[in-house]
Amino acid sequence: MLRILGVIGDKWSILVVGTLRDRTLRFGELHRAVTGISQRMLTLTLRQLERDGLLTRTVHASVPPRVEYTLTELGSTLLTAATALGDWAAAHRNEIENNRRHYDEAHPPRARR
Amino acid sequence: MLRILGVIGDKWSILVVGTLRDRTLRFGELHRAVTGISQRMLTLTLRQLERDGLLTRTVHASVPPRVEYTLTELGSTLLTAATALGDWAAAHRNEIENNRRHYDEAHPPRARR
DNA sequence: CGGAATCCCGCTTGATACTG
DNA sequence: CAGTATCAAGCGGGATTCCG
Repeated sequence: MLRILGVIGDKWSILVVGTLRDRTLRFGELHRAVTGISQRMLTLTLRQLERDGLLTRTVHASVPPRVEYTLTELGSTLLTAATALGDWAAAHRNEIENNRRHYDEAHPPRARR
Repeated sequence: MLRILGVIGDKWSILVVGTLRDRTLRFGELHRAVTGISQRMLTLTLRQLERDGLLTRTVHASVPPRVEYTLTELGSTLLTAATALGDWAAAHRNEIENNRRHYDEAHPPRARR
């Protein structure tokens, strides 16, 4: 079970899958769309997702090379399930941030003695 | 958003929350219930969850000390959302493992040259 | 353009020992 | 029992370079 949920344990995976929600994208487009991801991590993430069958990788033999990534049916179903968590996060964002503030006020960092 | 989803990005968090689904547990009980977690990580995880308001920490002044952890209402709602993902993982577990096998067969590890 | 390979630093985590 | 403190190690991941 953990091996499966590892799919989403990696934060980049959900972001990449989410970015491909309703359109096929090239490597470079994904790189620009998913802000903050390095080329290395994008490559590794895409390999994982392809291996799991969540997306397909299509190479068009041309110059310059053109590689497109498209969400599979399976990938779409994951997105549906993950959306529940995304909605939860959005709905409780303020509440959680308030909780953190209160906690931090009540539990100040240990002072130097 | 990422700061919020970080709640579940840490694999121990979901396991701990899930373990507290329907019962209050003491530190030691959690330690035994969540197999593989170190004392250190359990402590850190519990602090995070408490800070976010997903569970409450109750100290009973007695000898020996007795500290109980209980899921909050907020924690329960997270569990509900997370369950959607858990169900997805369970439902597609075989499919994904098949995909991985096929991928690994088609993409053997690079041989030494 | 889309990667693969290498180097390497830092953060996370485990192991261990100590304490209220 | 339920932690905290400390240290060392492993590896995740960024930066860089090179290739088809």
